[in-house]
Amino acid sequence: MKHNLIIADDHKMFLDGLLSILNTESNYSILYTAKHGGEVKKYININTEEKIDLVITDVTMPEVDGITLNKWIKSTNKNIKTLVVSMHNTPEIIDDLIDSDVDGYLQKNAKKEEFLKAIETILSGEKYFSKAIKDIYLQSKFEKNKDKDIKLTKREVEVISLIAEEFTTQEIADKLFLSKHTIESYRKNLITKLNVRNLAGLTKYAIKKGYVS
Amino acid sequence: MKHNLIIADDHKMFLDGLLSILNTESNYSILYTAKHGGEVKKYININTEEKIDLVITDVTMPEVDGITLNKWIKSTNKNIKTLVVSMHNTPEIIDDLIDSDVDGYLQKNAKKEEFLKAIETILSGEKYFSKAIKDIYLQSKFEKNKDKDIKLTKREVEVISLIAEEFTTQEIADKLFLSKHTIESYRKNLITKLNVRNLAGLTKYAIKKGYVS
DNA sequence: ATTACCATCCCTGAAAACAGGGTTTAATGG
DNA sequence: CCATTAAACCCTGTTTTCAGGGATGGTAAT
Repeated sequence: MKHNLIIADDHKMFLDGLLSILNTESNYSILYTAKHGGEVKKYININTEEKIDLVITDVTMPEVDGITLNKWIKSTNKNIKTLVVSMHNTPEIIDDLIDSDVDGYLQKNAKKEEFLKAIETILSGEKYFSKAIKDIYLQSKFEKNKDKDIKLTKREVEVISLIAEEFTTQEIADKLFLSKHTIESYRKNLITKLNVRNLAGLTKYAIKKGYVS
Repeated sequence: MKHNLIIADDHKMFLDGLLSILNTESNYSILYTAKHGGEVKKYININTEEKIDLVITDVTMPEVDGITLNKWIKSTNKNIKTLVVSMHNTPEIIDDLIDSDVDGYLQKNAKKEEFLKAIETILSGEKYFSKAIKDIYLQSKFEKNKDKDIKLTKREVEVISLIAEEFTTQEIADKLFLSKHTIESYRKNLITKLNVRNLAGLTKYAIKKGYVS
């Protein structure tokens, strides 16, 4: 029994590579290839003849990206499986996709064998995530858990950012129209909250969180 | 006049994508495709019949990588052009390749058109680097120039590392068997030398230089 | 309505950072 | 070899940070 696939990617080269892999397998037929998510939506809407089994899609595409496309598919046609393939894999993207019930996620530099394995696994009803993706995901979850109960208020973020940008207490007080005592309190609270010893620790935290470059 | 190409990449999919692009162009013939640099070297050594015009290669490959391959080609067969295609582009790799006289460098997510343009440009005798690659390269050069005459002594590195690791002056003095006044002098000198305002600036510098995590 | 949290402000005393000097020794370049 | 420079070291006095309290009003959730 042949499975019907749709592929969406704005890079001709990747598309061709994928097609050549899939064409060596006789049990897949490619119904449609699209350059962005909008084309896929249109195709799915128009198509009433064929049963669509799987949509393979890139993340970054013009007009309608892969994340949006996945959300749309999962909210309108729950029986269509989705496999997302991407070059840049941030924990945020992975998180977002898992939340919107994607069926699989692979890196674009995956080998032929892994592609076929992922597709088979997904079509059999299971999820498939490559090891690298799982690692990125778990790593970020783990990091978040480590300091998950540390939440800084808007003001605190403001102050720690300015501290890390090398402003003195007095300068920060002037900037924010507060007394220098207030800023000192914030610094003190931040040092306690973040479990660091001094300004160096605060600076490192601020950098890690991206509050400063 | 047809040009003879060799392509090296351990990812079947990328290889297929590239082949499909090049096959639509009638003026290129693919002499050989390899899974790593070693195969290319062997082929070039054995081949005496055909003139090889261009080797397109990935950077990360098993056994012999693209950087090594490029160096070998440029030192043994100067008339063969090289185009490097990679996913991960660090300034170091780009630097290294430019030093060993690579003819072009593209990111793997480049579009079909850019691939063809790069190949044409290189075969016509010019170099081709994609905008993104040029940006990465220039950016790193610029950053290096900004603080190229700032050289820290071994002792200074030692001290700034410990400062950034949140040790107090007294603790650092104890660790290094010095008076705390000495450490204060170092801090002072470092602040002047590195053109920063305080401990936060020192910490940022230390992180940028990788003296601490 | 009460709890909880946030933002703001203030004080004191000790510790650390900082500014602005200094000396001695080692190395480097005419 | 001598002059210059840089590294490594130390001191004093002032300013800032830090630890440890405490206080007030506002707002959001229960």
